[in-house]
Amino acid sequence: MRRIILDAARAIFVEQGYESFSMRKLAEKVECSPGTIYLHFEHKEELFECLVTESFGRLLETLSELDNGRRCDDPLAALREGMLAYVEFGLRNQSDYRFAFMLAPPVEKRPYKVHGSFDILRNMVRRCVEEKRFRAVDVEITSQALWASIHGITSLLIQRPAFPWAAKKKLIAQVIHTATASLTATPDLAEQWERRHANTVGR
Amino acid sequence: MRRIILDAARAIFVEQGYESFSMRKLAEKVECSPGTIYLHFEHKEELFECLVTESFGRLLETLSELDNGRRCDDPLAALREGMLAYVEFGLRNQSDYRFAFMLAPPVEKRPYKVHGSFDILRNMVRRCVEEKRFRAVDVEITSQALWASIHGITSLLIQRPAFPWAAKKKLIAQVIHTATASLTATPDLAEQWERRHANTVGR
Amino acid sequence: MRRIILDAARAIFVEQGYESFSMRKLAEKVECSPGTIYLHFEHKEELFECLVTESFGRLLETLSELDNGRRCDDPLAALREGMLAYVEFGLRNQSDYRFAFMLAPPVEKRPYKVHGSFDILRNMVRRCVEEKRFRAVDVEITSQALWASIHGITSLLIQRPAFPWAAKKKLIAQVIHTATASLTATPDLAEQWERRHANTVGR
Amino acid sequence: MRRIILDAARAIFVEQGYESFSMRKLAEKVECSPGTIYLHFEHKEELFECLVTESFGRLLETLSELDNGRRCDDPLAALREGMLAYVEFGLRNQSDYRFAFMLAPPVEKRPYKVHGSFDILRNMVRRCVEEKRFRAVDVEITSQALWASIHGITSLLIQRPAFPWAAKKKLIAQVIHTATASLTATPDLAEQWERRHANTVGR
DNA sequence: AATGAATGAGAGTTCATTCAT
DNA sequence: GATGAATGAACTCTCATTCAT
Repeated sequence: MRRIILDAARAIFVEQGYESFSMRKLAEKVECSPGTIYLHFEHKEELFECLVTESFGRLLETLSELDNGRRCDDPLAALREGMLAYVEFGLRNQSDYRFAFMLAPPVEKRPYKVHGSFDILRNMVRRCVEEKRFRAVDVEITSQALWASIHGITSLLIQRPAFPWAAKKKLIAQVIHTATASLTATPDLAEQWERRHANTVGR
Repeated sequence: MRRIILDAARAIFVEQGYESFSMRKLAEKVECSPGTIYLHFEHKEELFECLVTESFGRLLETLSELDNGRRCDDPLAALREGMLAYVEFGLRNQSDYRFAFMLAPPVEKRPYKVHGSFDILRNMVRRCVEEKRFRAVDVEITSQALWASIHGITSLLIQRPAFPWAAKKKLIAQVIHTATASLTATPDLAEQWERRHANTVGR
Repeated sequence: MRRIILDAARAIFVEQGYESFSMRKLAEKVECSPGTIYLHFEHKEELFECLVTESFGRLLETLSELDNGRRCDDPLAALREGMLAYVEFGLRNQSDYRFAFMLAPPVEKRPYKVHGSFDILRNMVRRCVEEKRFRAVDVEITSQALWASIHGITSLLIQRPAFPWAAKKKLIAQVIHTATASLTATPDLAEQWERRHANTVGR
Repeated sequence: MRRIILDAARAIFVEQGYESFSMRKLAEKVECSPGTIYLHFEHKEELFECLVTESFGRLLETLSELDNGRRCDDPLAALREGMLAYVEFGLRNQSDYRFAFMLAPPVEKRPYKVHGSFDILRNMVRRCVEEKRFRAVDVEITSQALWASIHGITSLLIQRPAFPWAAKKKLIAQVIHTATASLTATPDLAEQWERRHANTVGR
């Protein structure tokens, strides 16, 4: 019911862009009358919000699974994996990512629940600091800066598929690496740490 | 003529948002009949393209001034200043930036001339490598990665004004710094360089 | 069942106005499905007709109580009280009155049973003539004229609540008085009558 | 342009009732596209208001012509003629009268310019008092009461054409007469006045 | 170079009503 | 006796666009 409509809606948004989405087209795609949609969603907006929430939810789920699975590892490695997962999620679920972060809601009504996903990122950063893998950086600013980096590469890759991108994997890896590299404790320490845990880290 | 129309269009976008732009409203703002606009632009789309091109042009101008002027001859400083200029341009001319990089072209019709601005960025990166301020990194990948970072922070700040951002200046600075810091030649060298040019750098 | 629906319908009319009534809203108010209503009423129209009939019924009841009760045996006083009751009924039950007399039936389908109420009015007038409280006026015309007066004040007060009406009670009283005053037998007689019955009239 | 639309609109309102009027039907009747109407009227409401204003205007015109033409006559005769003119206007221009006084505006937004016409009525009443044709009655209340009477008969005749009305002319005359008769100065005086002016009064 | 009137399609939304369950 | 899901037509209104003048 709702499911079918939501999926069709998402498809239209993806295929035709936010602009040219219309309840009418949706109804046509679902093969029902326009009125029917209004049995399940009050407005266009509610429908849209549903999709956004859903997309945030999926990202959050992906990230928190990762977060839970990895509790004991090197926090820096965990962070980097988290960032990678974020980018990969975005590229694999472009419609979700678009909904969550790239579709300009006419006016940003409420501060969307970016927070969930962002909280995970911040926790990862905090652990890096607490466990001395990072210098004593400002956790909040650092988290936001890291978010910016991975959002940047994700959104550009999604939005400019025709741009002559370098090898995407390398590119993503480099973004993640450089964004975090300079935050680490003195190289010696970092390397020591790495050496020390070399056998533990599963990667 | 065209000028007036374009400016009015841009103003509408800024004031009322992209969504609620319409040729009718544009005509009203210009104080002419809707038909008149069609004497100067074939479609709505042509008008849009004009705006986008213009936006790219402005950004390009800003950046190349910076590049040509070589206001500082440390290439790394130049790069960082360029990145900062990019972000600031985006924040100051949000409608331009939206047009250039954030509005999803339903199908990316022609690979917009992102290239101009990007070329300058790449030049700056290349200089950093040539003049040994950077390690021997891959210029292309590095440039793209840097672009990702600054696009990330720019677009997020534009699109999520309600998010509880940390001090914006610091945040931007941190993004730029961390994105470039780990690319520098061995710290010793970098510091030497800096010390050596300490009196030259005008800033 | 029907009762509940009818009451809810009436309530909606009173609260939201005739225009914005809809079967859907009715169903919502009754807390049943729209379909349910159709078990009790064939169409919207049937429902309306029910309401109208009911309204007439209530008015009729009010008036005939007054007529039968003959609470005062001066027929003129009875008439005036009847007229007052009519106006007051209209003002108290505006939705009923609207239904009964003010909603333009697109085509006046059946000559609504205005007759009931009007008959009572005519009876009252006839008694006034028979008992010499009125001159030998034409009963039919007079009744209709009186009806016009009280309908006039009732409907205006309902429909133009924003008009700067004088003290409503006085106004109504004046309408009723002047409409009947000039019909009375020679003033002397009238006054005599009044004097004679002064102690009888309970009011 | 506007004229054509307004006329068509009025026709629809009259033929099909207020309820079932729609911009679509209007466009169809005018043989133009729905959009065209919006070139001339902003909303449905504006159109409606135009019609109402127009109707008030016509009534006012009719009444004030009468008022101007008669300045020197017996003020009571003038008043009665004015009232008659009012009723006749209503019956002859039923659509105007409906618009002006009987169509329930969804919510009575502003106190419609009933005032114009009402002012004339009040002036007539005042003159009756000033020139001793009426007893020293309250001008405001009296005017309102008289308005009620003539509105009553007018609206009933319009809205209940199927009712078995008595001879309409007589009925109207009786309403007007009885509504004013009891307000006159002592019969003797009134008769004297009439006798005195017998030759002047053109009726 | 410019306009004003027009258009036809389409927007979001609500309606009275039906009918299998 | 009642429901919930559905429908198709209708609603008001806005749009990009055209074209005779």
